[in-house]
Amino acid sequence: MNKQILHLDMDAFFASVEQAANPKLKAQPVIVGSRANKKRTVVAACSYPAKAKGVTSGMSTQEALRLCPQAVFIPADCPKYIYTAQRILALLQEFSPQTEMASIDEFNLDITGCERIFGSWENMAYLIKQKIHQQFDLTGSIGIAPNKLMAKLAAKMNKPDGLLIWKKSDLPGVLENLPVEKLCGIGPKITLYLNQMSIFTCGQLSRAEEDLLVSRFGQYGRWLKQTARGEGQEQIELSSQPEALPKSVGHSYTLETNITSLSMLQAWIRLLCEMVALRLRGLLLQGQITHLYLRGPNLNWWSRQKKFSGTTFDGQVLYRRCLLILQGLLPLNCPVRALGVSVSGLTNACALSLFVEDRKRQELLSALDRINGRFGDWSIYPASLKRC
DNA sequence: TCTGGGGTCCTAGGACCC
DNA sequence: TCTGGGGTCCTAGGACCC
Repeated sequence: MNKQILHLDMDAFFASVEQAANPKLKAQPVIVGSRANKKRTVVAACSYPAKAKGVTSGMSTQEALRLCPQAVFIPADCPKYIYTAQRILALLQEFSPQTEMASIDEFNLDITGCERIFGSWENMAYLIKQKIHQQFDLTGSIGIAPNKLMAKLAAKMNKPDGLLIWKKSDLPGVLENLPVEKLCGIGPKITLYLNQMSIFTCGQLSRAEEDLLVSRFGQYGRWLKQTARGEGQEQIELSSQPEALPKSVGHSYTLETNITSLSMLQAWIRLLCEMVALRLRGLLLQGQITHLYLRGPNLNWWSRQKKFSGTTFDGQVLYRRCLLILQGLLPLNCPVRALGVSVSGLTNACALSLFVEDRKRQELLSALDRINGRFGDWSIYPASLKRC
């Protein structure tokens, strides 16, 4: 049986959640910033009145407020958005057990055969939209197509509060004149390369020589051609299944002013190491590969990573590893604008160490986490962090 | 003084082993 | 005496997503 996938893409999700929580913000231009400080921050989401003024996600907040000075600025409250997304997921699971949370504001449902229960896919989609509006005071756009990528495209092409249904036979007509950059997975760089090859539309991409695409883009070239023909993944990765281990856990931070002092840089690295380690312990994970990256005033990144012999979830150990890696990035030939620490090569954290010293350290970390968990993060922290 | 922060996946080149 | 080629691991970095 041919698969049919429903993709739900919530409209201006972060901004809409804020408006639902505070009705005074309804119909107002709302800009949700990635953090509280308006300096060196970008727009995480904005309401449709702000979009109408030219504000887009990813734009610097300063630029957004210049375009739309009357906008209400709200710092992002991620736990609130995650909580709402999980409740939406639970609602969708009542419609189809084959449900996947694709990102914080996107969901995929395998609705193959569901038209027999709901009368039609259209009826099912309207019922979902109605329930979401009733329960959350939110809207979303729905796309229905034979695979996830095409369903997502359909949802995106009819925003906000839209519904678009494509059968397999509709796809060639839809894709023929569609600009390649509209496909999820083709960003600005690839678009530029394709345009240089005189490929502008999905129709042209679908007819391009596969060998040529593979020689230019590697395996990704094959994917490009398949996608342009409307082929894509049908398999839903069930959100009710235990989640796979994340591949990496990290934190990065853009400084309010650039720094040149090595000791200040080390203090910031220490803080990030503690934050990463806290997350690792919260997720019951430990990691072997440490990754340190620095960003200069020209927004260029330098990064170094190293695989160490053992895994860790200890901020102090992580910091020592970062200092070793930092040696490879010295001397700094320009100020540092931002920095990041991440850990990969993750495995589940094992039970208490067999070694007494390690065990004492683990007990100390566990006590720190309990105190911070009870009184708020960073109620207690290493003295070296006072410099940040 | 426009440009955050969380990720994933892929590729290329060098080192090393057999 | 000279030295191929395949496989794997490690690392750096690019591109993309929300």
